[in-house]
Amino acid sequence: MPRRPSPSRRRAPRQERSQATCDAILTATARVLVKDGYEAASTNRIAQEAGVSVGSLYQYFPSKEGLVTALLEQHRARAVADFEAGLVPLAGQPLAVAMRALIRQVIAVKRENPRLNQVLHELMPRMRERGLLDVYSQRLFRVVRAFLAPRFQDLRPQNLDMAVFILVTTVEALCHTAVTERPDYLEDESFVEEIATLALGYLRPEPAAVPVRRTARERTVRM
Amino acid sequence: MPRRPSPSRRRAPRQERSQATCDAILTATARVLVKDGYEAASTNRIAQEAGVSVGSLYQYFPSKEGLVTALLEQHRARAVADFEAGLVPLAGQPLAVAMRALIRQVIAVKRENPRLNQVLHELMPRMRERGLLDVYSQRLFRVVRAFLAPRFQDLRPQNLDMAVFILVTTVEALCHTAVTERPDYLEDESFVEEIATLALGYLRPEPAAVPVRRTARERTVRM
Amino acid sequence: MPRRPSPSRRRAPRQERSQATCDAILTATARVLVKDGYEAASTNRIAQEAGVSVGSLYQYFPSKEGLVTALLEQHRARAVADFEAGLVPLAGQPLAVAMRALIRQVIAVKRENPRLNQVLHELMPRMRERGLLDVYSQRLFRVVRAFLAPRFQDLRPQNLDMAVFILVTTVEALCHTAVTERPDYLEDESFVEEIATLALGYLRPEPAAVPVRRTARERTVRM
Amino acid sequence: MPRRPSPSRRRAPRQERSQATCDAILTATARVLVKDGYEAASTNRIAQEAGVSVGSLYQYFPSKEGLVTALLEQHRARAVADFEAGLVPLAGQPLAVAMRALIRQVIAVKRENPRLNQVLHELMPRMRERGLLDVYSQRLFRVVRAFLAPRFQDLRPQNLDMAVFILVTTVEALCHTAVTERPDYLEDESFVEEIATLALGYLRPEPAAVPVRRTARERTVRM
DNA sequence: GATGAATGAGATTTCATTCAT
DNA sequence: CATGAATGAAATCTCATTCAT
Repeated sequence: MPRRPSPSRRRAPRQERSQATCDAILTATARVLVKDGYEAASTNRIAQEAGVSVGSLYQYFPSKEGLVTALLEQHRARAVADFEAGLVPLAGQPLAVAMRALIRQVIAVKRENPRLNQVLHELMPRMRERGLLDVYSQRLFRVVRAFLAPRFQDLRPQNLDMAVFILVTTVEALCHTAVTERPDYLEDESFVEEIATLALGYLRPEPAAVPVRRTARERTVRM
Repeated sequence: MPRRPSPSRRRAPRQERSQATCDAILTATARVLVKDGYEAASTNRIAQEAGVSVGSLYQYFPSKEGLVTALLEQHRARAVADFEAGLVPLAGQPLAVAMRALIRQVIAVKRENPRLNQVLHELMPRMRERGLLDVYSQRLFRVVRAFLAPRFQDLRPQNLDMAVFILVTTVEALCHTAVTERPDYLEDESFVEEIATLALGYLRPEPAAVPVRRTARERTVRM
Repeated sequence: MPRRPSPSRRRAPRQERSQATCDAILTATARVLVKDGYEAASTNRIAQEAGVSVGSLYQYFPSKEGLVTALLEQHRARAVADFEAGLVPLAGQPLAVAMRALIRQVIAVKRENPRLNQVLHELMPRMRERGLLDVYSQRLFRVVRAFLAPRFQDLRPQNLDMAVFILVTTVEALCHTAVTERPDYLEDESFVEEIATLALGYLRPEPAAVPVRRTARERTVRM
Repeated sequence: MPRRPSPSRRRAPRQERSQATCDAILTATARVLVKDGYEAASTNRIAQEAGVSVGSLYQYFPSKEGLVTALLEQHRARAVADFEAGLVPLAGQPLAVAMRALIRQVIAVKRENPRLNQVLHELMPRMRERGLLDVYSQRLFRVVRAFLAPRFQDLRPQNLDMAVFILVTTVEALCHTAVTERPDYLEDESFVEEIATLALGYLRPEPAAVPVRRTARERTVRM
């Protein structure tokens, strides 16, 4: 089932050989991007790394930008799909359990190929300007929304959309920033715990924002 | 007091006129960056916009990257300084009050010149790779840490550094992402309230993830 | 009767199907040439337009240039043949009648597919450089020469070859240039009349260009 | 007095050095065009021939096409100016005298650098498509029109514009085609005479298309 | 110091042509 | 014969940077 043409694709590979070439180019792009970064990654270099000629590259991708967008799309698509898949078995779980599982999954994904994640993450705004690729962000948003919606009446926030925005943005940012700035946190189980606390505290019905003095006996911080 | 030379500066302007030229160039850089983006911003274009020759530009800045880094540093330096200044009158305030004030300030800064903030934000990783500019992140971190430290014994988190990392990252990400993706939230007072709830809920000693009775009949909200 | 191979042909199509393919390619070439111009017309594009693969194109034509030359030859061959055919019934006609008929025919041909005529016309010098295709110019020349020769003793010019050159060049240029620059003239019957006057005035025995008083009493025509 | 920017110019040279560079590039373009033709003439090759870098070329000309157009414009401007200058002393002359002088001048110009004339001539349609350069054709037209207008009442044609179109097109085509196909004619004084006869015969008041007796013996030349 | 003309390596992209399937 | 994926030389053009004036 060949993909249909898009701003990031030129010709859909029809034969096996083409598909292989196409894949090789995308893989090579990831490698070169990781090694050299976006600016320094030239299409000739990528083609060479893929073991094909530049001509072949331009047969399947309309431009350097298109090529990178295609990779980014592939990446995002997988990420979102994985996330969705990860959500399925959590449907019946308590929120606290599900939340921890999801955070662990996000961290796992980020750790898989941190450098590539990094580079692609930085590329996103550029691609977004071209008007591409928000599909995946939206889909992620919808998935989380669907997950939260049935439980929402029992939770504190009033505005479901805003709550989803806040949760998705927060968890994503924490995991992502940790990769770059505090890789040690990624190994630290308490990091997951803290993010979970943050998210669950935000959702739970008790008034959260009121600074309350502890009393002497009020020691129990159970989470 | 002329700045000392750095990887982002070539020579320190000694005379007033030089300082003016230097500023003109930085201002022009910001304008061009906003208008054309980083890639399309050429040094010739910037020099023209600043009303000086390329030669002059290279008298003060060693390279395009240095120029942009200088702008970024200036920007970050101001942002951190402003933040620090904003913190001073909040020293004695309850956390809930201070938190809301700080969130409002962060949003205010982001809204001032969203496009420039955006562009510079995207440039940060690139500059970070050159090993520059983490000074300001660190300083911001220390400032927040110093603000939180005295109250920390009364708060839930055990790891002060991690808590600071989480708070700074979260608030920054939410405000920043809102600029791009949900500018409507920036006008919405409840957005501030939600962020405050998120942050304060994270800090307060109460158990956060514990099922709470809602009614007498023990309607458990599973989280 | 298959054509023999030439610098513009690779192999002679033997079967009907081949002939059809060959024609389809030539037709497609004309279409693409008209639509995109010579530079922008790529062989892949032409093959696609013809509904065949590039490979097939190169089976019949040795190169892009060969392909275009073949089209040009076909075109010129037809034009000259048509012209020749048009001349036959004019054999016995008075020169003035024949001339007008011929001019009308030339205009008619040019108007048929002005854009294609235009493009091919511009391509001629390029092809001429490769030493091809003068055959048709020469043949046209001979045809006109043969038409004029029997009446030449009654006409003014002394040098038949030069007269033919002048007539052919003039009529061709006027009709061709009119297509591009003054298409309105093509609809204008007086345009035909003027060209006829030009040509016939050139041929007729009366001294035309002598700005000399003919007789003492003659009304001097200052030219 | 620097030229103002146009589709064929990028930056106006302000210093002497620039002007020299600019001229060198145009001269080199002519040389390379003559040697290699338009297609084969690469901008790198031209820059090299001019003894400057490609960068300099693109500082003054926005594209290969712009460069060639600039050369073409320069060439046409000179040709038209020369033609105009040549016309001045002919103002009071009888038409027949002026016509011969003008034809000789056109031929002289064409012979000067036949190959360059050839190449530029072939390039004209391409440039015309970009909407450039008809200024000179129009100016030539107006000049000839102005020359003919005062005498027009004594001449045969009714439509001055059409007459000018016909004369200009015819003379230009004959001279031009002769360069390529019959260079021997350019040396032949009778060729000038024939063109003059053609043109003057077209203009003179006598009915041209009427059968005229040649001798007393009544050998009617039917035209 | 200031100027801006000059540099030229190098990036992206095209397209005529080949040849394995 | 047909196909169309693959090739890769080469073309156009940009832009950070230098340096003579």
